[in-house]
Amino acid sequence: MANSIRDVASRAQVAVGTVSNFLNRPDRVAEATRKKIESAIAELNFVPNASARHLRSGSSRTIGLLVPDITNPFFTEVARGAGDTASENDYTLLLCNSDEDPKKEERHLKVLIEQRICGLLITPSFEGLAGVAELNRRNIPTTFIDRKAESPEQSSVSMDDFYGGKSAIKYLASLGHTSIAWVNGPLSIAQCASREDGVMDSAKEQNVKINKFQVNQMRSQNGYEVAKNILESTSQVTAIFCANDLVALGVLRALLENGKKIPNDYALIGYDDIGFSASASIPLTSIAQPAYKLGALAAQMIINEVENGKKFKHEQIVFKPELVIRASTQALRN
Amino acid sequence: MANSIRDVASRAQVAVGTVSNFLNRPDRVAEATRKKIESAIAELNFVPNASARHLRSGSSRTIGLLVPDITNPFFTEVARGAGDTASENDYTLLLCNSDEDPKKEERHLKVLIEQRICGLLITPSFEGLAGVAELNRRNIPTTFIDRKAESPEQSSVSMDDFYGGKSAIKYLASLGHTSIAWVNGPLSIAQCASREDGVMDSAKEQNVKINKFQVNQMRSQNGYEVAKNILESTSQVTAIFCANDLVALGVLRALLENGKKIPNDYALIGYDDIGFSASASIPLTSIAQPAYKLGALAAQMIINEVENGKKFKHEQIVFKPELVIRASTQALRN
DNA sequence: CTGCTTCGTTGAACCGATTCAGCCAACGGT
DNA sequence: ACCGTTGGCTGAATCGGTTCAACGAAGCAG
Repeated sequence: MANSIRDVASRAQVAVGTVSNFLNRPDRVAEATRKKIESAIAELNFVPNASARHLRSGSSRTIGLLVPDITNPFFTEVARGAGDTASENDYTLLLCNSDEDPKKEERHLKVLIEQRICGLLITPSFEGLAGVAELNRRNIPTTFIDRKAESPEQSSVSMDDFYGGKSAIKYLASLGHTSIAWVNGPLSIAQCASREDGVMDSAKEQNVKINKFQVNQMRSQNGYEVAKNILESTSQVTAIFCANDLVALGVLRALLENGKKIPNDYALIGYDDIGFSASASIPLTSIAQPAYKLGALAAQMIINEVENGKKFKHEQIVFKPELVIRASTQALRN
Repeated sequence: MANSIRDVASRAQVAVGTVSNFLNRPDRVAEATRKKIESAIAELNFVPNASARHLRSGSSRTIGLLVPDITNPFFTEVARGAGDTASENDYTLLLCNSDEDPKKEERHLKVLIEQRICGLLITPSFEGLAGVAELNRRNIPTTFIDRKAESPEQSSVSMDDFYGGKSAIKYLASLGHTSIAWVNGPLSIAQCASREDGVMDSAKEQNVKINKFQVNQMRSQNGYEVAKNILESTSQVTAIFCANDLVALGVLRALLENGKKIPNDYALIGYDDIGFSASASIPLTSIAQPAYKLGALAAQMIINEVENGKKFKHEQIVFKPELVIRASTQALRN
């Protein structure tokens, strides 16, 4: 049932080396021989064994992708992008989800090392990951996604979060809003910190007042809960900017339940522009991040690095996010 | 850098076979020897090579999961369930997304065969998949997810779609609705067909009138578009049942844009109970499917089959979906 | 003291590919 | 006729684990 290259060779009356050449460098095989091998493969239903190939050749053509939350549509899109690019280049993508749990993350990293992945794509969810250091020690190329690499020795594909935070506030200010609630996630997440810097920077420029709120996890339920605080807060904000769409959707639900009108009573902006935001009952204005492109590009970069070895030069690519205006925001009316 | 079992053996002053035993059957190794090997492994930073292991042992401890749409939160949950169970049992999950594209599906199947996966979990999106037949020919255990296996020779973990369709209509009838719009996907999808059977069966029982509508893809945008037809239709329906939550969310958006009140003007029910439904601006009543559990159980079943070989008996497990009542439905008032 | 287990260990063979030095024709140039 | 090149092919060695027959030592019964 499981045929080997030797079965093919004997059936086609050629040497095993020739079959291997046919598989990997068909141009070195004469036309007649090629045909014999082709039909032998077809008759035997032969499919090469990836393990054997990897073992001998040393390179696994497998790249790992480790995301913190597969449930978040943003990462789903990243995975699609990386997966498609990997497929197109005949690489296999091994997708791992850590559920924001450091233990699971470490475990996945260990499995990835066992699999001898030739490259890793990762969106680290915490600082100082022991596992990533381990990868480094083993010289496994690593590219950060949605997080800028600190050292010029590492590649990354990330977003300009400072700019994103800034442009949301700038836009709200242009609509006449002067008192804005800013709902952020943990500052330990690099993206959140940068967005906050952008928010505060723009607030100063535009002479706008910011009211900070905080959620522990960036999920819908947390947004729903924090909305109460916003409603009860003494300062009368007229706009709300959330650090991610899931949180914004939670806030939206809470506001509507309290009889508020969006965008009349509150302008609302999210971040990420996940698919559900466009089709939310009040389509959400958001800061769009090209998640698919992020994944696709990161995969392409790691493949380049794997194939070009030392002469590859590391890059830190930073995209500018884009404001997408929908129904959840409008000019302030007095 | 890449240390082998032989390096460990020489460092620990034992034979390679002993190191292998330590790795796989530690109980057969004496305490003193165990310690020597342990420290040798730690000093050398040794991690076994999965390819070599698979090659020799013949079994890959890798199971493939092929889903039609990684973008759908339902499948994301299935993947989480399967992934967690695989991890717990020291298996590796190889997640592939076909994007409902038969070509991608075939390509992924080929890669999975190259990887010599020991088992496959799949939600087929079309009939008569050539690739799956190929898997069968190679005796690779296959378990269907969310789709009942036809033959008793195959395992499946699926949902009772007939019951699901039926219970939605029954519930709406109990609220007093007598004219209901039913928005279904393509009947070529087995799940859609069964749900429709349930709908029609219950309609007869409850003496309710069903107005059929159809979408080509079960995505939000399609629901949004079909809603216009519902609004323009001459028959005055008071409730709408959609074949999945994404479609229902699209319908919801369209209705609200047209000034309709939910649930006052229309009761609305979805299917799947994805996370976004609970936090939609009008939380959606839905037919809940335990996606995580589906994935976890399917993984467990395939692992059992792999480990117990011939004496394993195939099962077709069918869960009953559950009605989850939220704000999008209420009793009809005249 | 002998024979029989049991326990722990050994190391060569093997899994199925790739690699590479080496071989044989065929061909062209002189 | 001879030599150098080139294109195509060969097959043994190899990658890093697992497997398994065989072996020595220790323990125990008679």
